[in-house]
Amino acid sequence: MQENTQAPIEEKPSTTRRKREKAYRERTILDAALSLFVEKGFHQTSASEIANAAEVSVGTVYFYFKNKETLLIRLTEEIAYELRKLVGSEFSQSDGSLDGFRRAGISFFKDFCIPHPEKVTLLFREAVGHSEEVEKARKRGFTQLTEDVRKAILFMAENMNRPLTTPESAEVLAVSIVGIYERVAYNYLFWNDDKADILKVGDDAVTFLVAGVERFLKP
Amino acid sequence: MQENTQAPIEEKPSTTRRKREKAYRERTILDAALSLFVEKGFHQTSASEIANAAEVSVGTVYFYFKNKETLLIRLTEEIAYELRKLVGSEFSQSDGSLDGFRRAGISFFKDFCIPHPEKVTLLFREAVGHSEEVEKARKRGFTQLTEDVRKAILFMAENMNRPLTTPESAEVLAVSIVGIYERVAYNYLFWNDDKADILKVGDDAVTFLVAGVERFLKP
Amino acid sequence: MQENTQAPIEEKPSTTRRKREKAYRERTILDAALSLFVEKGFHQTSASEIANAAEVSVGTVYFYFKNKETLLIRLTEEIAYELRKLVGSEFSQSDGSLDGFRRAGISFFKDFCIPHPEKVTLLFREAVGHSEEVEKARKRGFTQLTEDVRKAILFMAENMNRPLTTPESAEVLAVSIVGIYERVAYNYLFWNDDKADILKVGDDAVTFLVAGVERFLKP
Amino acid sequence: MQENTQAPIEEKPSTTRRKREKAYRERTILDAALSLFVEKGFHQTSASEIANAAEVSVGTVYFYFKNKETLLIRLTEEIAYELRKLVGSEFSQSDGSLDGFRRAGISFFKDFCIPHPEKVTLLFREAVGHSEEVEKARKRGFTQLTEDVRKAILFMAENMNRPLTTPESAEVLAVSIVGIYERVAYNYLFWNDDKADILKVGDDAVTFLVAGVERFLKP
DNA sequence: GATGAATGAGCTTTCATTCAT
DNA sequence: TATGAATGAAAGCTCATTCAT
Repeated sequence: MQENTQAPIEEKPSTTRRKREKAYRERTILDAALSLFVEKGFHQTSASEIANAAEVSVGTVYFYFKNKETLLIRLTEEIAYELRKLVGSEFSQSDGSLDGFRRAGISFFKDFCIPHPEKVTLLFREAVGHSEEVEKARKRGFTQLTEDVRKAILFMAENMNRPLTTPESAEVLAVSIVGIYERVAYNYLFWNDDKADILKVGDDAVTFLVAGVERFLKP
Repeated sequence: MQENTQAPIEEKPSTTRRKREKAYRERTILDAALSLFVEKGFHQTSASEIANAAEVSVGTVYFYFKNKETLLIRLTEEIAYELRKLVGSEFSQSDGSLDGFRRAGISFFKDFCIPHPEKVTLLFREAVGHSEEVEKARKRGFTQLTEDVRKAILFMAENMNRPLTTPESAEVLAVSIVGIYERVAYNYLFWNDDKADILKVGDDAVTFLVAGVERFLKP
Repeated sequence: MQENTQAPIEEKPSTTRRKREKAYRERTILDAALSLFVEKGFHQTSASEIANAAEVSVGTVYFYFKNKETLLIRLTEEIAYELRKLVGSEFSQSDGSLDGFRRAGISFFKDFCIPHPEKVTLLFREAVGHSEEVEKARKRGFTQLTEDVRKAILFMAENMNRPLTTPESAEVLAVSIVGIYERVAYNYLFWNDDKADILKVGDDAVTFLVAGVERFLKP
Repeated sequence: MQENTQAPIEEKPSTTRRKREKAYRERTILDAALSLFVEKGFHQTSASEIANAAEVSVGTVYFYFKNKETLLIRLTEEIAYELRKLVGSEFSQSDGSLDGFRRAGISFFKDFCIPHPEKVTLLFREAVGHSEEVEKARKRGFTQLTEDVRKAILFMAENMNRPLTTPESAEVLAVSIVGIYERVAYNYLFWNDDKADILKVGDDAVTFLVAGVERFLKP
């Protein structure tokens, strides 16, 4: 009688294992795809290359992902999400001052660009302009990130008791800030070998943008 | 008597006409390619579609351009050059004040983005991440543009007698500024239908960046 | 009990069947290619014609063979090998006399040219002068064949106790003999419809070359 | 009155010049084609490459020759003719002895292969198996050459008063001899770098074939 | 779930040939 | 005669995707 009342929500252990394995396969394939897309470019990477790199068959790749585009979309979404989480957590730890703002910026370079250059490459280069669907995912990611930044500006303004001169400008500032991060990363990560100074450079960029933001705060 | 001794170097008229026609064909093909690349994407555009749009045969496309990639490179170079020329001429007309700086920025939105959205699309979206060669052309274009901006900052600083606190920072500022322009254009041109306010938005972006630059000038 | 410990290395039956089928497909494609190359010429045969003739898709042709050239190389190698095997086995059955030499020659016409004219065509006509790689394969085949003949000459000389007057001449003799076979076959197989007398003609050719060889044997 | 009675058969000087120039152009184009066909292969050589090498326009090439194939045919015919002339003249200078036979063979190597390897390449490699028409030209050339050799054998036999045991065999002998020359040249000219010894080798080949022929002469 | 052989549409590119000038 | 821009058919080849096993 009570046998099956115990854990009606719990899955059978084998199901759990299956899910775990499934997730693991998916991960392996995504990782292989990320590496290859970044290394050779999306169009130059064939499905069977991904399969090889992931040590599965082509069929398996298509069992887990509808098509190649889906892989790119998934990666784009994942990475955009990761970036938001990082920046967001930095903000949430901040005290709502301009200084918290600084820290979030620095963190982008230190904790995202430096350890995960391949993710930067995918988001800022490989996912650009490939198809409607990919662009949609990219837009979503950037829009949300921008929105986060916008809210952070407003929160900070309120917290400092220095309201924005024109509150509707918060969005442009956010967009600009994202633009700065994007291009600075691109320039100093891909186009300059001198990767050492990205932190120094990032610091200047942050100083620059903080000053820009301040310009929009009432005294 | 001496009339016809004047210009012995001149080509035969027919040669001149040929050259003109050749240049015209090239232009037609480039324009067709630009339209299609922007509308459907580089990879989704086939050589024969370009030929059709330009009202020539496929063979002719390949007679004028080594391959499809070359078309993209040529377009990238042309547009990057145009952009530099525009921004440069704006600067050169300026008085070396922060205000001149403003005007150049505004001009980017008013005289480039609004009248030539397709060029913006190509430079900021379609030319991204397609191949080594295309990327090289894009890098060259951006690097030169950044360099122009950097010099403009230094010139302005000197002219205003307010040297940069850290002169080597001029480059990061330039990179950041280019990043702002890029993303603001992208956001409000492609991702927002509300194209009306790009000027208002551009104005805010310029205000933002000018304040950022000022932060680096000695008082 | 121990019955199934015996053959743990054996493959699954399905794997065996797959391999068999794969080999069969390859064969079908090679055969189709041979027919077409001989009938229309290598350059006049398109990949899709081969596919049609083999009743597979173009993709399948390229799944089995890297490119069209590879097909020609494979055929060249196969046929050259077959020819060597035939001539070789004839020699090995011989008693090391001039007569054994005769028999090998006759066999070339009777057991190779007559039943497989298409193979002769490929080796002597279609595989000539198409590309570096094909030429390499052809050279390899001819060189080995020539080498076989050279050794046969030396073996026979030793066996008959009539050493060569100039042992280093064995190579030229071998080359000459191969040349005779080649051109006689070509002439009377392709250029003369009168295929009936190729055996009579072959007989004369063999008589001719045996006399030539004898000239180089010490009395 | 008498003006035009003078030289009714003679052409106008300008016409003569024209013909000379025309022949010269043709020559230039043929030479360019020969070089390229031999160097890169017939199919790998484009009409415009030939035009470039000949320093004329593509149109001019097509003005002088119906198509690319015609060039190959013309070259094949020319070279085959040249070869016949050389061998023929050697025979005609001979005294109708086996020794004259020897000299003709040696001459092939010394006066044809060594100074004109590119002609050997064209005749024995590039003109093989390209199209019905080219093959016809090649067949014609070889048939005539073979016929020359056949006649030479018969002439010699008669002259030496040692008739052929089987007169109809003269043809096979001729074919065989041509085969020897062909393959020996091919082997030692294209497949062996050691070009120095082609004369030594040629000498052996001639000894070989002379012995072969002798076998068919009544004592 | 996993495999990998098979498909075939579709792409880029070449090049022999023509023809207006 | 000579030119070379223009043509467009045709070829080789790739690769995302499917599906029988």
